[in-house]
Amino acid sequence: MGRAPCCEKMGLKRGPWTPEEDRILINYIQLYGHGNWRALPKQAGLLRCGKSCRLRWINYLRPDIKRGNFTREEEDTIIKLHEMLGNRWSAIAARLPGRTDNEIKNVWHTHLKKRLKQNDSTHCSGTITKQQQRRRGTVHLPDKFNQEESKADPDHHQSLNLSDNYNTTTESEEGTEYRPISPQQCSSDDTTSSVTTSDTTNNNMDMSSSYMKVEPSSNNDDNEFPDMDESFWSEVLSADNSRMGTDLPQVGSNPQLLLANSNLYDSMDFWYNLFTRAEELPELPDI
DNA sequence: AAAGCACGCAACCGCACTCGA
DNA sequence: TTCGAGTGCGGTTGCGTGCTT
Repeated sequence: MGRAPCCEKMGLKRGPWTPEEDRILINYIQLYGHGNWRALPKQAGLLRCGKSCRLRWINYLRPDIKRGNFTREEEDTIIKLHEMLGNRWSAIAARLPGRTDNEIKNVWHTHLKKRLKQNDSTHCSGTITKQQQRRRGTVHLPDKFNQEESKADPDHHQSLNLSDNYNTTTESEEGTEYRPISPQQCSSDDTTSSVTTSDTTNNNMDMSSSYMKVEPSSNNDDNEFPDMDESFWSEVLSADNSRMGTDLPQVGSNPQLLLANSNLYDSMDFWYNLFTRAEELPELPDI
């Protein structure tokens, strides 16, 4: 069993990922998939090791990642599963759609262990402090990205499309969050904000991007969209197969079409139709 | 106002496992 | 059967952020 050479020795980059690197990785995987993680960075033109790319994709960039706070139910589930399975984070994650083993591990070490301790000693309600609430709310973008990029390009969210795997605000739109679009967003447990789903041409939807604005306090229909699990992409392809025999073009099986229609894939309506009304799939635009 | 501290999260490390040659 | 490449997984670390003193 050979060990992969250290990234640093190979002259590869380490540390936080930039939005540009994210964009390259997403585009590459959308086009070619990730059959070989070791070869991927070289082929994609990334100065990263395959391991780093894999981790970034699995823990952050996958379209089916559910971001935001863990609900009380999710936390309880984790506690129960941890009782049964121990530190088998990947096994626990498999039962929590949209959550990654890394995320669950972090939550366990930062919140749940303490909560259990508290419960053991005082049987208190497990309420969290203001500070904990704040910290649990969002994934924060390292300042060097947040500040430099918004300074350099106020429309960065639109032009790069990837400035936010993180929630950010711009000076001009105080209070507006940008979040990555995924079908999970539609069933997000985040009750402090909601996604505008009404119209794909709505100004709140940046159609050129995988990211959208989130209005702080509009109505949210938690039940409108289904949750997705690990088989997300295979379901995408499977649903795409339902287009066979119709006039609708196949997309998921054709990387060129997939990329060309990526705008459509970013549309809430599209995902909604894909998973709930496959027989009424919207027609894809011609390339 | 500034330094110290605690917290949370993303990313890294290194071992283990699987699979094909 | 052995060996190496590729990947999965759990533990750990580094760093940004905000609170406390």
